[in-house]
Amino acid sequence: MSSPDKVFEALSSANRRRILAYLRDRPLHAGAIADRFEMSKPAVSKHLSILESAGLIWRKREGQFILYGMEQEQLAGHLWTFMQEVCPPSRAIRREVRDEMDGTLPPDTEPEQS
Amino acid sequence: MSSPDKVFEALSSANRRRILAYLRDRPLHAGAIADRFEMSKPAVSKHLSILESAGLIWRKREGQFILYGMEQEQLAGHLWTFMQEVCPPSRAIRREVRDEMDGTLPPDTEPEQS
DNA sequence: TCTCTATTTAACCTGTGAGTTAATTGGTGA
DNA sequence: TCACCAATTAACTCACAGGTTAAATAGAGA
Repeated sequence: MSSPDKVFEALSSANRRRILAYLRDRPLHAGAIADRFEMSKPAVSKHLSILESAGLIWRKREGQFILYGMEQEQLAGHLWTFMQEVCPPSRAIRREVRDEMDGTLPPDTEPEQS
Repeated sequence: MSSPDKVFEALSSANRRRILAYLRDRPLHAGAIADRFEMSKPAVSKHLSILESAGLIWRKREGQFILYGMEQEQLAGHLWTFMQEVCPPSRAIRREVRDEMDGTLPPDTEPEQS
C-alpha cells in the first residue's frame, strides 16, 4: 500500500533520501547502509521501515542479513503523478515523457485542458 | 534560497501539495486559497509562508489583498535533480527529457556511469 | 545447545510541525 | 480620523517524528 501521503512523508527526511540514493544502483544489506551514517543502527532501521511501508523499497532476508533494494517504479510513478497534478508548464512534454517511460508508470489519468 | 531540504519538507504536507495544485493554472489571493480549506486562515497563511520560504511560490501585495502564485521552475528543477540522483532506470530518457525541457531546468550535473 | 553476529523492537526523551484563538499590521474609503 | 476588511504574527496546545540505549529475535556455526 503506497499512498502519496506516505511517499512524500518518507521523502521529507534528508537521511531517507540519502538512503534511496545509496540504493539507486544496487541493493545493500542493512548493516552496509547503517555504516554510511553517523546515527545508530536502530535509527537507520526505522528509516528503512518507513521507506518500506511507503512502498519505496523492498526487503529480503538472506541468512542473518537483510537485503534492501529500491522499488523504483514506485518512486518514478509517484513523482510523475505529482508533476502531472502540479507542474503546469509543457503538457506536450509531459505526454512525451509518459510515452517514453511507458511500462514503468502507473495507469495514468491525463488531465485535459482546464 | 531554496534548498532541497526545504522543498521536500514543504512537499511533505498534503495540504501544502493541495495549495500548489490550486495555484497550478493561475495565481490566487490568500483569501481565495483559504476558502478552499476547512482550517483557519492563520493556518493557511503559515502553509503559504512555508511554501514561499522553500521558494516554491511567490507573493505580491495588491492593495489589501495578497496574491500568491507558483514559482514553477523551482519545483520542476528540484524534482528533476532528485530524480537524477535517485531514479536509476533509463538514463537515456532522463537525458531526452532534460533536452526537451531545456530552459526550465537547473544548470544540471549529469552523473555519469558509477 | 551455546555463542556470536545482524537486525529489529521496546521504552523513553526531546524538539518541532500543525492547528487553534486573540491581537496586530496594512490598506481602503466615508 | 475612523471603521472595516484582508492577512499575518503571537502565544499557546497537542501529537508525533527522529533520535537514544537496552532488550528481544533470528540465523550461522562450533
